[in-house]
Amino acid sequence: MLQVPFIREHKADIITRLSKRNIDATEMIETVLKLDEDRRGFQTQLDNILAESNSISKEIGMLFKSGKVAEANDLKEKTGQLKEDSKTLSDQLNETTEALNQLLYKIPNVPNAIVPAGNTDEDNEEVYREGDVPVLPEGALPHWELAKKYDIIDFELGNKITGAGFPVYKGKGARLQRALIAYFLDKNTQAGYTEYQLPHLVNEASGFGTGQLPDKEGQMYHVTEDNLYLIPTAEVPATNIFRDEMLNESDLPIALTGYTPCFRREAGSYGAHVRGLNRLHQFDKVEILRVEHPERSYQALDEMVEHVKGILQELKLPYRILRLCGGDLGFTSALTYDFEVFSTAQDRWLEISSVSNFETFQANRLKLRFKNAEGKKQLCHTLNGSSLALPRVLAGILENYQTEDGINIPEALIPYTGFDKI
RNA sequence: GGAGAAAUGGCAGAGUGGUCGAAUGCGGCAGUCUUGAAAACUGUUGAGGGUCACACCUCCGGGGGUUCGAAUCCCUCUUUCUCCGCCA
Repeated sequence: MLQVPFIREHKADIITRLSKRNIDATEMIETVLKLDEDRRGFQTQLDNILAESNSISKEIGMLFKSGKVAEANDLKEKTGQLKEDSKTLSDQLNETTEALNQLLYKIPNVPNAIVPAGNTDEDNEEVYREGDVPVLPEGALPHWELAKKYDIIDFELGNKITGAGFPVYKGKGARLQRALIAYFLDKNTQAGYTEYQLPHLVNEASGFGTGQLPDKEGQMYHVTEDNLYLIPTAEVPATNIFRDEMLNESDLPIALTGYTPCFRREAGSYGAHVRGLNRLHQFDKVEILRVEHPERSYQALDEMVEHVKGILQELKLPYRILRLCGGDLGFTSALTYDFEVFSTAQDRWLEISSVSNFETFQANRLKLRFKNAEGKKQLCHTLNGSSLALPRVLAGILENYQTEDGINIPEALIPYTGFDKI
């Protein structure tokens, strides 16, 4: 969420930049400022009343001590009205604060100046493209056909055990999954990211900390018995490591990586777009996350983009990088780069990574701060990205590396798979 | 799952109704001493709101209550520890 003082000082600029998301925030911003003013007014009044009753209480204590019981009892009478007033005011204060917060939760992050205007993914700006699209043999198959042909992923079995969107990986398919996870984690730790193993279920406070709650509750599987949620991405447990933390400037930057399965309910879409591995309820992902000094965060974003590029180049997959337009930008992000790998057999691009700078948007909600050189408290910047999401990378490998007599394994992965062909 | 104990500042740990935002120790920071460092000594050191700055308000695991007044009493939730049971 945005910080109120920031809104107060940059009102016009914020409205202009939010318009890139195709929203007119004028009214929301004005209401925020009004509610904040009310809030402070109630707070001041309440403080004054509390100050008065505190001093009366002290006086009563003194009178009792010196044996002046009658005078003390007289004073007690006076507190009745104060109590009533403070009750009324604290109710008003709570209501106003609540209304203010509810509104703040609804305002998305302010896009960075270089975010292109636009409504849909059509308007995203391609900033980079690399890798040759292979010329596939006659009769090249989409990955779900390949999965069946070589018996490495069984979608029907997943249906039987759980339901649609929970594939079962078998034999070399399972091994390839494991190889990819190990390979990604190795690449990340070599680049300085500390490896973490994180919980796959999180509590309400964590869901709230990263913004899945209260609004996007439906995206997560909810274990009602214990009021826990299955994570939709490692971002949730990883970012919540830092909830309510006060770091030292020397702790920054922090870089970590973790592999987790991800669980998404995402109802809605049907057909070719959700076919095979394209969209699942459970999938594997290796995530990278950074906590940065505000002055360094965009440099960090570039480093993360370069890092993901390096992995895709080593896997020799054709990919492109998009700078997301305002309309496609995630709620919490100020600037996002999406990586897409080309699915030759499907003749379409598949998103495999999304790298974002959230600036202080998450940190404000999380209360993630550091003490700067002058000893002042300042919000950190947070960033994260996938490196990488497994199913679509797998789809890309299967489709782009298929030959008439089997699927080749990218050279970089062979030490991890122990075989070079499926 | 059953029985019991506990939750206080960066950490350890006092505090059972008023002058307690909280003793003391450790740690941190600044200074004295020293060629420098260590030791010793002196001072300083929680968070949030509010103010030009003060004042002032809130916070002793979370929530609610009793009282003129709560870290302290009551209810409730959560977490941790010990013992028993179960278990990879």
